[in-house]
Amino acid sequence: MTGSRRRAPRQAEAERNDRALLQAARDVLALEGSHASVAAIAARAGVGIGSLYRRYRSKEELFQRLSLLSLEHWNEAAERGLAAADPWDGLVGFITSCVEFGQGTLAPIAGTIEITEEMAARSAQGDALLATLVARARAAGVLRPDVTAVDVSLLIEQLGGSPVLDQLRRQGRDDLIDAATRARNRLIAICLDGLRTGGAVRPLPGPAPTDELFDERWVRGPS
Amino acid sequence: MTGSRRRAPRQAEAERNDRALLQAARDVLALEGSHASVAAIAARAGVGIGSLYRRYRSKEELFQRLSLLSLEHWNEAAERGLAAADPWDGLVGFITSCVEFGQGTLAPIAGTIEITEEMAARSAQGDALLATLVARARAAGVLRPDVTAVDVSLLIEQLGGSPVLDQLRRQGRDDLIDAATRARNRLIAICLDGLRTGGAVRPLPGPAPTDELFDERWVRGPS
DNA sequence: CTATAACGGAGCGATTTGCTCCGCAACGAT
DNA sequence: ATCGTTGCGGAGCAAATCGCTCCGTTATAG
Repeated sequence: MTGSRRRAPRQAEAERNDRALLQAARDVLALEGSHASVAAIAARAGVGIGSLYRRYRSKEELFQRLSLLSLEHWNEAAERGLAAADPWDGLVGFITSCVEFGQGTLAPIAGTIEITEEMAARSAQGDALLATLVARARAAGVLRPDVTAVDVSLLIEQLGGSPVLDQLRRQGRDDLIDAATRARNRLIAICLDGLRTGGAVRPLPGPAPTDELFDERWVRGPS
Repeated sequence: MTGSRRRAPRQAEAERNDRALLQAARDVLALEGSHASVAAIAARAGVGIGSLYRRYRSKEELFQRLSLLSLEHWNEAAERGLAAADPWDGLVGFITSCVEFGQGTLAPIAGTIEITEEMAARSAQGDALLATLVARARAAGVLRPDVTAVDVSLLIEQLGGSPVLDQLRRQGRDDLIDAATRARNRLIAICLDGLRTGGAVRPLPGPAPTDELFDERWVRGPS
């Protein structure tokens, strides 16, 4: 009591669990949408419900944390993009980083959680960073002049989710996830080519997606 | 009894209700995702639950009908595209028609309903039509040669949903829906430019989206 | 070994779900 | 008007699911 406190016996495990919980929450949100349950999140993290509620006082607090981390990732990606020597590479790096991080998976909980002051601050910061990034690319003449920061923001949100990937995961078709990921990267490349001036088209990455993927869409193909 | 049957007294109302139910189901699915309830669908259609269950034996049957209609729309759009004189215009018309019809809103129920034989047949038919459409555009030299039918199919699915629009509707910000719709049309235009050969970039449609929209994303901007 | 921080998950009350059932209303024929 | 028919709406049911609390158990630093 006077000075020497004990160390937490299982502190390392607690930190690992926290990271697992955050990732599991992202996964389950992408998988089940807005009605992702705390039970599902805890189960996917390989953690008891009790552990979740020791770390976060409520489901909302967990989602707030998730949102904040997402905003911070946005800002870090934007700063990396600004640090890049080439304006176009910087913009592309930012967009792909945000899309791959899965900003879009948070869309279903958008209106359901209260916005903290810290989140609002980070959000404003991110808006400013993106504006700078876009302005720099446009000034360099590599971004088509009629594309605005808002366009880019909406593009990221649109590409952030992946209905095909989500459905494959839901169905447990883990064997096709790599192929679907590569296929989505091609879509991103198409959009990026659409953003360039003069249409300096780069070849799409990787091999064309196979019909295998074709047959696993929301309506399965013929028998 | 022998020959003259009565006419159904309220048959016209029944047909109107059926159309309302189908549209309401699409809306609610976009709005609430996979856990859209029959009660919500009936309420949005301005119809009692009983009427829904007289028309469809179960929730699944309603969703099956919805999927079938969506497949039929796909096929009709593809046929219109093939009927167009210009291969590029035909492809663009098909893609925009499918995206605007909101094929993507059915993604959440993808794995949850059983696929009927009729659905599978229509799906196969749609696959063939799309392949023809893509082949024609590529042969005409207007579609970049590394883009496949699968790419186009995935692109439609990716653009089919609209996280921004859905959230605005959820929050009742009807005043911003027009602006958001126009903004999404710009995204579609960007993707289409990315699909063209040689990058014959067309100016983006309409005025650039305002910051108003910017502030209403999943995390609201600063106060 | 002991003390203690973190663990897992059974179980609670509240809510929501898909669906049935039945009294009522609106129409065409008489 | 009257009657027969058909579709209407929504109260209500059993079952499932939800967020969350509580407490006996387990693992580790000292």
